[in-house]
Amino acid sequence: MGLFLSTFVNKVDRKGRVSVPASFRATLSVQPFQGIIAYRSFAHACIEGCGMDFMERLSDSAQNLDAFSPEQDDLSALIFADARQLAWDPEGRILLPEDVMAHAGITESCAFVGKGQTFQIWEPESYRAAEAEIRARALANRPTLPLRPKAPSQEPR
Amino acid sequence: MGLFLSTFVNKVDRKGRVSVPASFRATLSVQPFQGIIAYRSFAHACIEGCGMDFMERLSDSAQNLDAFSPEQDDLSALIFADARQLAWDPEGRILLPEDVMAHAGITESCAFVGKGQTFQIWEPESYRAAEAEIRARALANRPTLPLRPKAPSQEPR
DNA sequence: GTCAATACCATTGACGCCCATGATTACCCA
DNA sequence: TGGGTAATCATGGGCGTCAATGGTATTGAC
Repeated sequence: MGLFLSTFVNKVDRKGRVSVPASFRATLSVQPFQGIIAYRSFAHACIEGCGMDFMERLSDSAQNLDAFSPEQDDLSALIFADARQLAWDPEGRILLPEDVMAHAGITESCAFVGKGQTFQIWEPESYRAAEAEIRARALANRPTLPLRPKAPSQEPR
Repeated sequence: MGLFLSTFVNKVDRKGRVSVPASFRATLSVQPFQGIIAYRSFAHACIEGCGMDFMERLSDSAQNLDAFSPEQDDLSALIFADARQLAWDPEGRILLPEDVMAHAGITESCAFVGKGQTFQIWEPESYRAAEAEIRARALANRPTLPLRPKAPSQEPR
């Protein structure tokens, strides 16, 4: 189906293992690497997650920046240098590294939050708070999104 | 047929299951995912419903925003993070999650309200009230909709 | 040898699938 | 045109399966 949707809260066991939601695994199942890519968010206290395909798209996009520009440098450090490939075990669980859990404040459970093309991993309470804030903002200032026209069924010539 | 039209009130059984109206299922039948996508409206006490194709359009549209922009963040949280994929069973029923029912105040029955490309799910009494309000507004201030010219029917040569 | 990572197994609880029933609608044929 | 019949749809309940979770064993690295 291709999108990461919904939010799932799963438990982290004593070893630091956590089940990746089955629907997320299904989304990633088309990919060669059987696991997720995770890096620490530089905007929130959470972990960014995605598939390898999205990493490659990021890499392609980053090429639009100058090869040796400071922006490109920073982006690489923030994302590519920090990204870990977390393969899941036969039961669909990944092992969350220590520093990653610490960055998000995760202890005994975590929330997988779908963001469409990507997803995030939060400490459940932190996410609840962040979401409430966003909803409050949305009520005050209703967000809009200009819908792109439906993709034509026949390809352009 | 391709559009969600009319309003249907169906019962919610003890397990939280409810039949998706047959005509809505027919509209969605062309899609790969056999079910609906539902997320809590951030403007009304109701549930927004659509097909996976509409979600993908939203995702495409959101990509026009910057990958790391705050707007993209908020919108994703409100929609993608809250969207649930509700597959229907062989009888055409979906299982309404607890918090979703709570958000709309749904208990023993719910109204499927066609909105064209999408639809909404309401607690029947709440919808009756909301509809009355909308009609009252329309009387006071007649809405307009500039019609787009009919799309040419000839296929591309 | 110790520790950590990973594979293997076992449990349970939610959810999906199956069958049955009733009611309404659409259809067919006299 | 009316009656009868078949099909579709909404609804209710029982049961099996799979995902999530916890624990144990095995393997490999330092």
